[in-house]
Amino acid sequence: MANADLAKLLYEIADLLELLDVAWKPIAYRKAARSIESLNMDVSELHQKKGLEGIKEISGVGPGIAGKIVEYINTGTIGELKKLVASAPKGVEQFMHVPGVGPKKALVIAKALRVSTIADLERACNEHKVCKIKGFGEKSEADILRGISIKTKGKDRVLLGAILPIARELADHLRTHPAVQKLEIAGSIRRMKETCKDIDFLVLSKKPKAVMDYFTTLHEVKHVLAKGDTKSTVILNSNIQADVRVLDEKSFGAALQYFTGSKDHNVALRSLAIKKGMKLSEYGLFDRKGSYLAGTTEQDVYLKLGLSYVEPELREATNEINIARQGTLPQLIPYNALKGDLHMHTTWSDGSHTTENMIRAALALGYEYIAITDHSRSERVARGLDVKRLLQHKKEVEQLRKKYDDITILFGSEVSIKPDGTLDYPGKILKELDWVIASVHSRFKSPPEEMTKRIIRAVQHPSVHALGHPTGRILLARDPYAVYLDKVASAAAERGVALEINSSPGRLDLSDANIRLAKSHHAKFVINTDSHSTDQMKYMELGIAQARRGWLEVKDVINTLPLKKFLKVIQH
DNA sequence: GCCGTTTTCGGCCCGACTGTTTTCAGTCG
Repeated sequence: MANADLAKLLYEIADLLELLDVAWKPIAYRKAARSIESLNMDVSELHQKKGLEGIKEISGVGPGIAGKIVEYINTGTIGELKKLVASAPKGVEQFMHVPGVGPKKALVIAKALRVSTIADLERACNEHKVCKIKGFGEKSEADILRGISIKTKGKDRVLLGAILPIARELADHLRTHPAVQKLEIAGSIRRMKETCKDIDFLVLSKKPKAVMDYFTTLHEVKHVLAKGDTKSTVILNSNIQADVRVLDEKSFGAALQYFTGSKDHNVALRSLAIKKGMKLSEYGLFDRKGSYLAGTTEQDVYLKLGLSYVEPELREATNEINIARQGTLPQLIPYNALKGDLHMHTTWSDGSHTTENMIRAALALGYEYIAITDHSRSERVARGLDVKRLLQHKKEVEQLRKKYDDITILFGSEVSIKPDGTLDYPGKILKELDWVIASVHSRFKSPPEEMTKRIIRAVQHPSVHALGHPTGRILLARDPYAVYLDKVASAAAERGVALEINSSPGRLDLSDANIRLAKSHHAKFVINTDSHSTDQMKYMELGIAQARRGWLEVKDVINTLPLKKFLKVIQH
C-alpha cells in the first residue's frame, strides 16, 4: 500500500511539473512512479535493508528521486510536492485529467474562470463560459463536457483488475478468523464484470457478532458506515466500500445467489419461481406454504427451479435463464485452458522487462508457447521498432530459442493499422514474422464506415493473424471507436484471423457483449495479456473471465490449442 | 531527472490530429 501511495505522489509531482512546462522531468517522475507501483517489495522495507543505494537500484530512480523517496519514507511527505502545489492554481491538476484537457488548457481555464473543482468546470461549460475564453470554442466546450461525463460516469466504479486483488486479500484475511466457517466474494466481482462498485462478502458463521467486530476493526478499514448484528458496511483505505453479511447454513447458497446478481438476473429468476408456485429470496427457495425447499447451495436453488447451474459470469439477463431451462448452456472455457500468451512487449519498445525476462515469466506460468510482439515503427512514443531494429530483435529471439527449448517462442509484432488500412511494415518484412497482430492506434474519431473499411482491409492482409484490442476502448476513460463489429467479425472469420480479447485491466477489449456479437458471426478469438512487464502476465484471468461472460467455449479460442494444432491454424 | 546495444553528455516525446485559427497551439498515444 505504501508503494501505491508513494507512486501517487510522484504522479502528482509529474502533473504539476507538466503544468509548469518543465521539460523531461514529468516523464522521469512517471517512469519512477510506474516502477514503484510494480515493485514486488515495500519501498520502506527496501530502504531498511539496503538504504539509499537500494532505492537507487529501482529502475527509473536516480539520485534526485531517490532522495525524495527517502524523505517520504522518513517524514511521510515530499517538500518539493508541497512547493509545487502552492505554485499552481487550486484544483488545476484535476482538470488535466479530464479527457481532452491537458496541462495548458487546464491552466488557462483555472485562471480565466477561477474554478477549482470539476463540478465548477462542468457548470461553467453549461453556462457557456468556457467557449468565450480565447482559444476555446463551442466544440472544445462540448468536448470538455463529454470528458467530464466519462470521468464522472465511472467515478464510483473501479476496474475489476484493481478491485479483485483487494477483495481477495481481504477475503483471505477474514477467513483466518476462527468464527468464519466459510466466506465468498459475491456481487459484480464474482460475475467478473469489467468494472465494479464495491465488495460484497458473504460469511457463514455461528458467531456473527465476532465476525462483525473483527471486520470493522481490520487495519484496512478507514470508516465504519454501519455495524449491525449480521451486516456491516465500511470504507476501506482504498476508498472502496465493502459490505459483509453473515448467514446461517440453510440460506448461504440462496444468499450467495441473491447477492451475486445481477439484479436483472434475479428478477427473472424470482418471476420464474413465482410461475412455478415458489418463492425465492436471499433466505432460500420456498413452496406455496412457505416450506423450505432449497438454499444451502446455489446449485440446489437452480436445480429446484428446473434449471441447470448458471455460472456467475453468465448472470446478466441475456437469455441465460431460458437456455438453462433447456439445459443447453455453453461449456465455458475454463480458467486454466490457455496454452500460450501471444501479445507482449519488451524493453525493445515500451515494455519494462527484457525479452528473456518475459520468456522466463511465461515458463513459470507453464505456457507451451508465446509471441513477442513489440510495437511497429510509427508508434514513436512507444519506441516502435524500425525495420533495422526489428531484424536485430529477431536475431535476439533466435538466440534465446536455443537457450529456452521448453517453450516455443514466436517472433511477432503488434503492427499498427494506418489510416488507409495498410500496415506499418512492408509485406516483405511482415513475412519475416511468425505472428502478426494488427491494431488501430490512431484516428479514433473516424466515422464508422471509414473505420470498418480500414480494419477490414488490415484483416484481409495475408500476413495478419489477429486483430488487437478490436474496439480501442479504455475503461473509465475512452469510449470504443465507432466501428461495425459484425462486419469486421465476418471478414476476420472468413480470413481465419482471430479477434483479440485483450486482458489488460484497463481495456478488456472486446467486451462481453461484443464477444457474443462476434461469435454470432463465426469469429475465432485469441486471449492475450498485452503485457508491458512480467507481472502483467497474471491478468490473463481477466480476459478469460470476459470470454466466459461472452459465452465462449474452448473451441472458440485458438490459444487453447496445443502447439502443433495452434501452428497449423495460424498458417494461411 | 534518468540513462548508456546511439552517447557519462546529450538524448529522451515525435507526429498526427483537432479546433481554433489565418499559420498554429494543445492534446494524445
